[in-house]
Amino acid sequence: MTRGRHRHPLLLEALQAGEVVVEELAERFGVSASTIRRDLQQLASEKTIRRTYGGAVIAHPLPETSLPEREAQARPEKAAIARAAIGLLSDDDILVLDGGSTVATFGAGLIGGAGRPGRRHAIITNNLPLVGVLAGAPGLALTVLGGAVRPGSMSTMGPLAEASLRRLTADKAVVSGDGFVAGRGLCEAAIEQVSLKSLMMEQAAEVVVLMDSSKLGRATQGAWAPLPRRWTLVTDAGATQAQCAEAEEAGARVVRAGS
Amino acid sequence: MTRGRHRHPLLLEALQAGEVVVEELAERFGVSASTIRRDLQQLASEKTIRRTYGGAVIAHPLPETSLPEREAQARPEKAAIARAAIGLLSDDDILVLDGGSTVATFGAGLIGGAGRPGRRHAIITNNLPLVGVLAGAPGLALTVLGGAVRPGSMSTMGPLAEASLRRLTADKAVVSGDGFVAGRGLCEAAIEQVSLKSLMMEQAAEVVVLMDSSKLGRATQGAWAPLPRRWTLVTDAGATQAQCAEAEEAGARVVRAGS
DNA sequence: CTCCCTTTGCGTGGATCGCGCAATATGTGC
DNA sequence: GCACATATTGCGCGATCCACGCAAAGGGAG
Repeated sequence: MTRGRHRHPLLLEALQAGEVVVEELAERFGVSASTIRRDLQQLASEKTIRRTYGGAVIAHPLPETSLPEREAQARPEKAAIARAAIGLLSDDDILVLDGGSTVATFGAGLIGGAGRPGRRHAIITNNLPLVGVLAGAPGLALTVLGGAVRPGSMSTMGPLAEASLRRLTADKAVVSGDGFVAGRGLCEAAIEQVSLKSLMMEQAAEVVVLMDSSKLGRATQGAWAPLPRRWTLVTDAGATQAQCAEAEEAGARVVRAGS
Repeated sequence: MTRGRHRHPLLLEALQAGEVVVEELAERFGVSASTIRRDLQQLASEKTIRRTYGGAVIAHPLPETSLPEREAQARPEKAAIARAAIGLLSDDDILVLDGGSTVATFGAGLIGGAGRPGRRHAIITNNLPLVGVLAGAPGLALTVLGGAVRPGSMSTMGPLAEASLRRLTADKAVVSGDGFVAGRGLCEAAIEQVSLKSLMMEQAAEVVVLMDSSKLGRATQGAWAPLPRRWTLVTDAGATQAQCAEAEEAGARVVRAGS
């Protein structure tokens, strides 16, 4: 049995999933409902959680894990990855850009013909925050993929997005993912994301995957997007030799940013 | 005594301040605790609020600036027009929303089931600033029309947007324009805008035009979008009798906000 | 005016909460 | 090892709150 305050962190972990009821918690931790109630009472007094009738929820539901927050979070690695990926581009490339903050950081680096002036990229993306950044930038023709808005990631997806994308092709697809495993590909939370991401890779002549080293070799989600025979992985200097070897085995040309 | 659902918006207003208890609400509205409980039960089933022991709190604490702030920020005429237009909606309407700041003000007013909770609007729009405002709002299903981004107005248009829209229909189209002249319709700067706007009106069962009185009877641009046989004009109290008569002559039902 | 629907208030049964008390487990000093 | 102080836990009790059913009052349509 978990005793005393040692139970509080576990309690919070259980609360992350959403609302939980007292009885369920009591059974899971092998204690009485009174004890759970006392724990919740204390956490509620600290404004950590909020009691409901028969249960409790997180008081501050990780305030939207907002995109600015995410960008500030792993900024150095992502910025290095973005810079390295921009170096892979050719002039006048037509690019299709995936959702996610890593790709958004990359896209923001394209402003002002970054690196070499005279570039005239065409951008096709479902990355809504990126649209606000790139709109009106000189030398960039911006096309948005329509569809249903997924609030958490601020990207579009669904049949409408795929139907639009089928009418377009690109020189390079720049995508990210929640994880990567050789033989499976990229993993995502939802099948809709995978479907659109796969189509992006199909419609582009080359595929560039931006992924920091913490995600390599990890299967954090259950929906998988297979990778093409040849692709390019841009990751950070923290990638281990084994991680790079796994990617190369899966057909990747590996670029380690900042190394 | 405030009767029926007319109490829900006031209830939400009271909830904005934080947590409130049932007894307090019952006393404030002059009804029994049972009635308050029923109201809260309904709002909770719509995920608008969350019940606590003896009270309730807002479920999604408006991550953006609050609605009154936005309305105060917008020009008074636009805010009044937006409020009046929201009053024209039915529950569960599917809405297609045009670009432009007037329509964006209207759209922002839909947050939190403004007016009457329980609404479950589906929103189809090419209005990119509005997407950032509405994303994740409870009770709203958001679909973006893809296409080329027009930086000046932050809206999408072009063949991709029209092809997407052809697959969708709506109960009401809410559009704006740079000007209006009876017999011609709405005028815009570019033919691409007109093309998409016309399609929006064709795909919707009803057409609502939001336009402040300064634009009525003025031909400021050269591209024209014809209006359907019957439509609704929502304008501000500054509209003259002649302006309203011109609109009615063109088949409009005229709503003057704030009059 | 009548009929029908909605909304409201109240009572009842069930569930939850908070608190006090006693028993047990944990930690500490000698 | 032993005794004592403290913390944690389980249980019972009264009080509060919630959900449901029922009857009455208010509005709208024909």
